[in-house]
Amino acid sequence: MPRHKTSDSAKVASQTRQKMLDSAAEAFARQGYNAANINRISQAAGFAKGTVYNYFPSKEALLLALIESVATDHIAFIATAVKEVNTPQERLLRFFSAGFDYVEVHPYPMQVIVHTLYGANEAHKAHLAQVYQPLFGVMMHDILEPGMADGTFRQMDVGHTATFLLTTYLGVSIPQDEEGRIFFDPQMITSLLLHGIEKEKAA
Amino acid sequence: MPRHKTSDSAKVASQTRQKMLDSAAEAFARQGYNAANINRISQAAGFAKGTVYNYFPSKEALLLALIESVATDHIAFIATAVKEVNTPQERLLRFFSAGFDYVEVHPYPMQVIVHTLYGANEAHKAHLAQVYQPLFGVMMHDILEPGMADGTFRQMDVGHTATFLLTTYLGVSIPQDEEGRIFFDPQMITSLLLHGIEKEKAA
Amino acid sequence: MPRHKTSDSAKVASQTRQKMLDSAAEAFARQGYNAANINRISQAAGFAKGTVYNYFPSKEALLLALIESVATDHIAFIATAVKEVNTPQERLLRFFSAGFDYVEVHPYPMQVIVHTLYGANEAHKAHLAQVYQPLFGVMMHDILEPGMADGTFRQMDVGHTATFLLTTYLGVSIPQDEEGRIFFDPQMITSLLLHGIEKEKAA
Amino acid sequence: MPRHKTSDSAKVASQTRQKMLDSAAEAFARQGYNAANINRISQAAGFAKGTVYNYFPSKEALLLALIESVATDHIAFIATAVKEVNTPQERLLRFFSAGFDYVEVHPYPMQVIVHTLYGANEAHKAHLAQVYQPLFGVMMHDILEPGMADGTFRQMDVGHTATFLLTTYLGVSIPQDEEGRIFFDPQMITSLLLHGIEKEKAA
DNA sequence: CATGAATGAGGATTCATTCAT
DNA sequence: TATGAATGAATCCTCATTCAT
Repeated sequence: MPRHKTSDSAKVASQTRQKMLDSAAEAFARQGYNAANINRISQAAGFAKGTVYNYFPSKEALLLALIESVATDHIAFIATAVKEVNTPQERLLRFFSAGFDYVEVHPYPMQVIVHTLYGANEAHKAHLAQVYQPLFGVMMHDILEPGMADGTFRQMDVGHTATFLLTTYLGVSIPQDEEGRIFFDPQMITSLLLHGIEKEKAA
Repeated sequence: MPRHKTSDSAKVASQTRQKMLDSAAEAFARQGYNAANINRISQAAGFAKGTVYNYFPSKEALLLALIESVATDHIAFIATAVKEVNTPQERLLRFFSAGFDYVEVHPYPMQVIVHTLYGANEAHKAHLAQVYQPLFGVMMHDILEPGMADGTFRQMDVGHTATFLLTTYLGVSIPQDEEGRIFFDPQMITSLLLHGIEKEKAA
Repeated sequence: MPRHKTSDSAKVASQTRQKMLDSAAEAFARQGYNAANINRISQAAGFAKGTVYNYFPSKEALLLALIESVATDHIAFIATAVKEVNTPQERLLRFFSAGFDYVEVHPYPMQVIVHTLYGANEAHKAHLAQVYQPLFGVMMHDILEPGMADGTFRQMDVGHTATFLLTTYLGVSIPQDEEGRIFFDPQMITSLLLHGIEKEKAA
Repeated sequence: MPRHKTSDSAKVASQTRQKMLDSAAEAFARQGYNAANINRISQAAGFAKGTVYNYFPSKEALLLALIESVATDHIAFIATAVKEVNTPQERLLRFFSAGFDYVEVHPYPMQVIVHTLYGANEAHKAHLAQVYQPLFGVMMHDILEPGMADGTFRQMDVGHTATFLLTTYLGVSIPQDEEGRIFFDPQMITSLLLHGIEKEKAA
């Protein structure tokens, strides 16, 4: 069907690119960026070793594209879930429970995010920080600020607190059992973060 | 006097070994384990390329020895500080403030610890978990259990909570400014963890 | 009218082929044969990567075709100019002045010729020698032999002298300023070659 | 003999470096810079493929070091020969005869020089021009200027003429038979350049 | 113990070429 | 005829490791 040629080849190219990203996510997650082999990534995606270079100009560009792709999807998923509920506490719980869900469904991409965030490469970290900026916005403007405005939360430095909570989210997402289930329970984490660990005085 | 000679050379060897560890810490911290160059580590320590192999059988052994050395020092420093005070809350604060102090004084070794903990290499992570086991003991037995026993803390799963708190400690230790100062304040973190972010209800 | 269609498409094909040759000349001149990229040549000519293969079976065939095309044009230009004058000295001057003009008007093709002549590839050099054979004929039969016959030139080995003069022509054509103008003046070169550098003894 | 250790290893290193340069000269001469394989160069020198990198940081650095090494030797050889005689004509003859001798004794290095001079890489050419600058000095200050001062040579632009003569030297050095003998005779070339090709008028 | 020359496996990248559309 | 996705050989370079001195 020649009249479909253009859209077909565009679709094929897009699928190939996605396969490369998926393959890269698994390799970078399992072996780390440096130890992963870009030729094997291409072959694991079902292509010859050079094909990855038809889509990404370098190994580093592949990583950065992966990070960007993951961030977009990840942030949209959490933001959507958060906005389905209205109170700040519910939203915080949603943030963690949707966040944990995302990690469990997409373990490889998220491991890459964590390796990058806590790794040594400053350029990679800078890119990560840039593409994840909107998630800070969700935490600050959709959760913390409304909670402080309606008196649900204490008065806190919004930026620091958001950073702390996102750091905590990623930190607690990492420890997983063999099936990829997260060690922590979002309810427990949310409860800890909402109430602290101190016993309430004379409630 | 051969026995002085012996102890002298032992001392020299020990100093050489320590220089190698220090140099390795900086290199692994700045560039990551894979990207770091073992020949340059040896030269940065003031020795020729091959000398590192007189002290460590392989690059990996050098990393594991570094991790072990750091863990021993790090744990002792925090444990000593924690035991200088008595109430669980004070001890938790001490844990974070001493812990932050340690990170600020030893940024390179701590970056190596974080890279390893959040990195892809399972063998390295297993070794890290093993040598850091005593720090879990401090958190569980010297802080959480006494706090739950005397009614200061809520009843919680000690293992999960300890893991969460240690994870949080490491997570918040990473973001540093250019001078190596930690972004978070131990008081703020401790307060958040003790009281949560929720406003106290009608105390 | 199918026969118009045919001739139209033949013209288009011929234009496409020439565009490829022009693009190849620039690329080979600027980067050398090995470093030049055949896909980029095709794209610089205004076509997609693969199109060059509809006109030339290989990168090497493209180079050889370019050399042949340049030689034909180059030799015709010089031969025509030479034959417009009659004395051997005038013809030698014409050879150099027309030769220099050609180099200035076609800098890329001529750089490819020089790269090939002084390069390492024996097959390319053999092809170059073959297609440039007629230019030796011009120098030998239209300039040197008449000059020796009429007593204008000394008696010399015609083949060696022709080789020397052609070598000199190409050698002095190469040093160019940024605008592509040749460093040497054809009058000066011709004068040097005619009279030598020695002061005439008591004329 | 341990007391010779240092000087021995220095000598070995220097020999290895020279072997690499010799091997590189042959490879670059036979195949050209781009087509030559640096791993094979190392192996042809009698070492494993990586050893070349213990002496030269890159393929390009190897080429530049080779050019520099050749230039130093080449210039010294010609300058010494030139200064053994005194008249400008004898010196010019010496320049060409010694120059041709050098090319015949060192064909590979000289082919590399010619490939570089007439090749496409501007950085390589710039380096070549720099390290060959002293040879211009020999031609200008030891041959042409004395010859013009004592009336042996015509008054000419020294720089242009020196460039022309050096260009001619290199140009005529290239055509060689199978045994590496130069096609031209230095006497003939010198005679041509001294007297030109025109018959002396009424000598 | 210290040295540093030598090794060679491993990996990122380029690019001429093929071919289905 | 034009296209451009796919291929895989080829090559530069890095670096952990060995070992003779």
